Amino acid sequence: MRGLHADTGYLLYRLGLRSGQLFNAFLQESGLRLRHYALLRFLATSKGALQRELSSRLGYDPSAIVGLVDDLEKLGFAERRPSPDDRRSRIVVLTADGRAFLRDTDEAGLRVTNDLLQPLDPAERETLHTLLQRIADTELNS
Amino acid sequence: MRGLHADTGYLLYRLGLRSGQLFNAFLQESGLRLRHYALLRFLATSKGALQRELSSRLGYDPSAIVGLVDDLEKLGFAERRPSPDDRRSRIVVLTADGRAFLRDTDEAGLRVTNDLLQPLDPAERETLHTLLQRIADTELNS
DNA sequence: CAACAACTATTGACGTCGACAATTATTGCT
DNA sequence: AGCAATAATTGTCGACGTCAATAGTTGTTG
Repeated sequence: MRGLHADTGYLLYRLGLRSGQLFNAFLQESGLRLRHYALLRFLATSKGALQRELSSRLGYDPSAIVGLVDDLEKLGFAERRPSPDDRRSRIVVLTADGRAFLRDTDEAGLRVTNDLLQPLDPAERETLHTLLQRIADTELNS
Repeated sequence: MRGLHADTGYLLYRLGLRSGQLFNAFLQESGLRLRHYALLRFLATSKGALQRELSSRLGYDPSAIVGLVDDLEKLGFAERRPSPDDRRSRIVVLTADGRAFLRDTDEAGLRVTNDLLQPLDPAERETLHTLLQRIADTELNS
């Protein structure tokens, strides 16, 4: 009978949980959660996105996006702007404060990942990242 | 500004979620969830375990173990037996039905992981597994 | 051009999950 | 004998994922 850790899929599941825990611990003092942080990071690369784009790219349900953007607006890290083309849509953009927050926490975020990958040397980390990226590219079609 | 997928920790988080989703989808028809399956798989390698062992090895809270074992008992896949040494403890063992269930679903479980790792060739899968295993060994101290 | 299908954001409901405190029964310590 | 520590259990709370339903808007097409 195969053991649990013989299964790469299960390992991914377990380490994914652990990674999320570490991220949330680091974000705790800022009052955000991993989901907010992911959304901010995505906005930082996109110059504004429709909520439905955020939903499909981040993999969260549209109804979840609503609350996340609400929270970020309250903190002044993001804004909803009306779309000129389509009055149904709102365009979510990063504010200057949001960008500053990302800049200030960037280093701490890197430390979380470094912590997790501690047992691997730099070349191995690169390899791991490349392999995961390949899976993510086809699996999350991003 | 770094993109989302520039961060290995975040990639792990996302792919871990995806892996869990795939596992749960495969388990749906059996009425179990990933947590039950993990517990069963662990029992299959252990010849009986105290619930507190299950808790520490699987990383679930002791209070979560209670419900999981309840469910598995209802399905006849596991049993609680009194511990001869310590009347506080119960020893959880796999039943014949539980073992049969694992045997019947083993192939489907492998297919889930194969599905996820599709973009990687066999050598790459082996590399990925080894790297993840190294992280898991130090991070989940198992 | 009027009716209808499709889409965007939003709200609400429901079950699951993870983390924690509290309780009961039992054991170990001293 | 008394008290701290432990195993299992129950209950609670917030976060989370999924799904259904709605309002407002756009696109289509008969």
